[in-house]
Amino acid sequence: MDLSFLSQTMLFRGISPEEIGAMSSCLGFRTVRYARGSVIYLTGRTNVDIGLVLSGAVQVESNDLMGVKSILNIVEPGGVFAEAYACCPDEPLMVDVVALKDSEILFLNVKKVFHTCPAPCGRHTDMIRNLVSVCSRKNIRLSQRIMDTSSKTIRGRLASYLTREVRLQGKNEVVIPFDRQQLADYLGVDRSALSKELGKMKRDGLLDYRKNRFVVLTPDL
Amino acid sequence: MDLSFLSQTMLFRGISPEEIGAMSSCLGFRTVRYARGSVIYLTGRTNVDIGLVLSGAVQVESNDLMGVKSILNIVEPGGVFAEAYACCPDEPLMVDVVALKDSEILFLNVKKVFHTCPAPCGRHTDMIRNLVSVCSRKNIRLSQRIMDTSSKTIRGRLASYLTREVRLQGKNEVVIPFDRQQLADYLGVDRSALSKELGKMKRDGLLDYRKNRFVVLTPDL
DNA sequence: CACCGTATGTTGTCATTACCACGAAAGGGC
DNA sequence: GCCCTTTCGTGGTAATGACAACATACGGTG
Repeated sequence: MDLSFLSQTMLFRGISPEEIGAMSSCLGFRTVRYARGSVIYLTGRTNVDIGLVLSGAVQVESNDLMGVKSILNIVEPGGVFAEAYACCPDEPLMVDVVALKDSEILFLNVKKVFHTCPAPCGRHTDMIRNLVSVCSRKNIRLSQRIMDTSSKTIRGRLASYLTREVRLQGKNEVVIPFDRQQLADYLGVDRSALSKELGKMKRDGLLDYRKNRFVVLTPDL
Repeated sequence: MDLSFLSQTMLFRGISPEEIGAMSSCLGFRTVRYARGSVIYLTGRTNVDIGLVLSGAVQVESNDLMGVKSILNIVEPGGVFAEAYACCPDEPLMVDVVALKDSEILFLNVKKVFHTCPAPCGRHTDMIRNLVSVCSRKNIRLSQRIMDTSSKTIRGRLASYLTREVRLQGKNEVVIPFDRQQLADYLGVDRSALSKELGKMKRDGLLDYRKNRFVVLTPDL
């Protein structure tokens, strides 16, 4: 296990590789490999462990009864998933987690993280603090997505999303981490309808774009 | 200050009133009264404190550039708000918080919560643990709302929301905490369109309802 | 009871968008 | 270069829901 990689993740931030090594036994580290496409967690499961992506990538998705899929999150190496459910043992998992690529996952038992044991592994409190950070950040992301999809028009949703990106990146020109289909999924609209609306907005002189590089021409769309 | 009330809140769960009293100085308790309608936090603020509603009620809302408001959360006594932003000092507040009624708010500085000091006030770790619980639960709520609004039809959104409520409450008959307007806001649809669709679903024999009491007649709508 | 305000259901019109199908453009890999 | 796959834009059609305006029902108050 690459402890120096771990110590650079959000969850272990501020904890040295040596300290992580010392904690590994009392945290009950468990590493599992998953082939691309295989299911890591299935809706309905309870008592899940926190998952930390060591390599590969996983996707958190909600699969409707009618088979309609909506992607809630894609987690890359260093990121964690299912931490909220792991912390709320009474809430059954409402999402599926699948491996997007061949992946290696480190599982951590929350109870063991919470149970601060005396002496040598004295960094539990730091981990819990880090857990708060991770949860909070995810919280803000989720709120942002809700705001970005609260408008009833595609244009409004784009405006909400793009203006924030402009403010965040501090330039009129922003590079977004989505292709069209992913952007459409994120905003909860149809891809072709999105393309159409983008074309209109370009014609209206509101913005310009090429691929995933956007230039916002009016401050507030 | 009513310490026994505090000790029943999620944030102070497991901490006795006496212990809370002992911590109050090192946590930097700060109580502020707000008149109904007054603004507690405004978009853009940074370095906010966690807010805990002692009495009254507050509303967390996102105010669009075009003046479109969307309600993200209503917090009742015992509940907390802005905890995610408080834990992510670098993220500027993207929402407004206003008092729905005359309210009394207890503010807690996150840095002081995080800074575990030695000896007498030894319950910091418990508070941080509680903070994780609170964040996690809010996290799950937000995810659920995203899933409930991911369908493109009103019927699909209702199905998503109601089937979960049925599963949670364990009966076909569920009482929801919303009136029609609030349900429409939650699902991100127009109220009259919602009424229309509910009528259709009743005619289709999928469900029955009176006011905020719903009976789901088919397992999966 | 008459009055008021609020909550809810109904109707009809129109804008928006989902959906389907297609073609153009843009990468890889050989 | 050529094929193959993926991504992206366009056009047309039908469905859906937003919006406005009104009707009805309910609860409280004088």
